[in-house]
Amino acid sequence: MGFKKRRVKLEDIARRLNISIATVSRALDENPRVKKSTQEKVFKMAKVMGYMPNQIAKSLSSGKTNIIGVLIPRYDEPFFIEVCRGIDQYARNHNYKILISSSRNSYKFEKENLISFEKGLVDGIILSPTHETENVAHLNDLINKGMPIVLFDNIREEVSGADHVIINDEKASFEAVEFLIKKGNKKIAFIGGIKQKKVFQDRYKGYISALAHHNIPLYDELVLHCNSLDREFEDKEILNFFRGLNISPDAVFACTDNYGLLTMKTLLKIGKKIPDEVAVIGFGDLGPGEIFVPTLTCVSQPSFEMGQKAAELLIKQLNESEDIDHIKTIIKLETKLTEREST
Amino acid sequence: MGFKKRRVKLEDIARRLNISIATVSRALDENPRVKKSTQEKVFKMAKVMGYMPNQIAKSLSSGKTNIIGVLIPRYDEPFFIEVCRGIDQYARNHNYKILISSSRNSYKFEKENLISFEKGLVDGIILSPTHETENVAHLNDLINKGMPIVLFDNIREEVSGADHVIINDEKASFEAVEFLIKKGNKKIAFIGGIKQKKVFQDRYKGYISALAHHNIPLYDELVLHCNSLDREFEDKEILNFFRGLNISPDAVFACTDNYGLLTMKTLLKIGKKIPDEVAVIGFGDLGPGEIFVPTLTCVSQPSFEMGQKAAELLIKQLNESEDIDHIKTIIKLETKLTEREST
DNA sequence: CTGTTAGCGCATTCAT
DNA sequence: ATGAATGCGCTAACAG
Repeated sequence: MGFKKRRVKLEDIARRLNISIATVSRALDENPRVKKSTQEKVFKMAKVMGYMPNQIAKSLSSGKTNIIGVLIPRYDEPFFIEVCRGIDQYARNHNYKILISSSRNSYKFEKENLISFEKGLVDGIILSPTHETENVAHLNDLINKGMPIVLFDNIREEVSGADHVIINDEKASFEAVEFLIKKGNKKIAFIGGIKQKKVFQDRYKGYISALAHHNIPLYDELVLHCNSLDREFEDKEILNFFRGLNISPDAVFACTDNYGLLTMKTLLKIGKKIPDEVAVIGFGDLGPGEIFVPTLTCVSQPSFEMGQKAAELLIKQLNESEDIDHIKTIIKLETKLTEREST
Repeated sequence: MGFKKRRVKLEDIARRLNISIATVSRALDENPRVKKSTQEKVFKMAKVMGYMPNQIAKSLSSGKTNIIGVLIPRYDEPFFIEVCRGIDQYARNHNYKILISSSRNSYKFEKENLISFEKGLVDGIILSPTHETENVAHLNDLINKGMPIVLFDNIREEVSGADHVIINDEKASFEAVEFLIKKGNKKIAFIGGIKQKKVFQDRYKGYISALAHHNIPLYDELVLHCNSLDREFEDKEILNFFRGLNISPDAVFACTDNYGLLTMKTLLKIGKKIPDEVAVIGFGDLGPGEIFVPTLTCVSQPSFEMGQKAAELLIKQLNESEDIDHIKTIIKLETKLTEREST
């Protein structure tokens, strides 16, 4: 499509060679049932005539598009881009393309996008639910209609019938905070994201339990749940938070790399030395943390691998027999703490 | 597709209502030629039965997919992601979806991806050529076959028949360097990217001519063309560059934000004060520069807008009559210098 | 080994 | 206002 001029099709080749369309189709498919010499003739003619198969017609006929739909909450979050890269790599190696859409942090758009996927453009879907996504009826609907789905990252409610790729956010946070505690810190601040988001809830739990486990007091004042969905405001939110504190933290556990960086920036601005006066840990490990001065210690999340695994699970589903019920798989990937200069 | 279970189709609705497929089709299209009451019956039944149109069948029949193919050199470059966001926004508002692929900085993959687009999945293509793309025969081929194409960013050779969205790299660089000169700097270093890339060539030209125009000597030693395509190595390349210098620069013009940040990091590491001892300017203005301490002065490139404009031009082409020759459009967007703490 | 035929699901032209 | 028939380009079942 998108071709204003008439395209060469199987029929044209068939007519020129005085053979049937079916034979041409088979020949191009390298079907062993067609004579070698015919196959060669066909290939040569196809090349001469500049034949290019019509993917749409193929899809309609075969019932599959070889496209994976990917739905992420936003583009401007390196984590999601990394996951997409992982998906893309695996998909490409298995003859699939990916169609990425953004739900722009909105449940409404998430549903809209899924409907658009449901129209048959994609063979399956990889999805990271938005923070607004409270129930999963829309996903169950799709699954019941036979659409293979893999979820990753922010799964508030398990969806039976969909595979999941996740990390143990609570454990990762626990370890990060424990690391700070073992370094001798006692007034540890927490910078989280929107409360509705499962991953942030879990990271908060990990923080709480690490403190409790080590008998370190929890100061409500030292806890911030950023509400901004916008880069611009996060900045101010964090600055105001630190400016308003009565207790001076000796360490900060931030729930994303970006929060970690903004924290460092703010601390430097108000004259703190990192890590001497305040240690900082981020979450993600997505590049920028390595450039900052000082470099940011953080929980390394295997983003790229999450994508690969998600794609692997989805493609496995796509190859499953139609009438066997899918057995749900949950892959939990390991995180690790990457120590750099900020601690 | 991707639906293992049987889907409801027009025929099913038709049968249930004892009317023809054509009428159902027209009704759902809100064609005024069908009786209001019939239309309502059809809509109701479609809803009850959970009808979802098959996009593939529609595309085959209509000859258009309403998908725009986007081909960028790499995903992990915020600039390209910003452009994609811009494309996506405009496209979405005009009922198009986008299919993003990466050529991974390779001419070979660029061609492969274009072939995959040519198979009819997309109505048109927005492309940023790789640094390896020396000639544009493959693009001319596609255009001759009737595929609408819009190029952006790195256009080494003009392609007649394709629209272009660019900035004036040379002018932007000239102004940035001139800015440094007017601040009194005389030993200005240049950190560029791979020499084969047109945008870097142009930014180098701007640098050269600003120096010449103001009678500032050009020290070859102060010029670095980074060869790394990999984030990991850029770091070392820049560190080694500054460590090896005999002349101590009082300013640095970096061709990307990332180079600018790495430059600042390196300078801080070797004990320089920014901007007092060395001023630094980056190019792009894509976020991280605002977080770093000090924040990075840079040439602001309208990335998002580039995407919007590219999509606008493409969709305009898609709506052009088939037999009128396309008149090539070149949109040159304005850049501006955003002054921050590093200068 | 090759040809004929019948779909895939929808849009559309031509009748009525 | 509605229906019947044809085509979009390709695949696959069946026949020979």
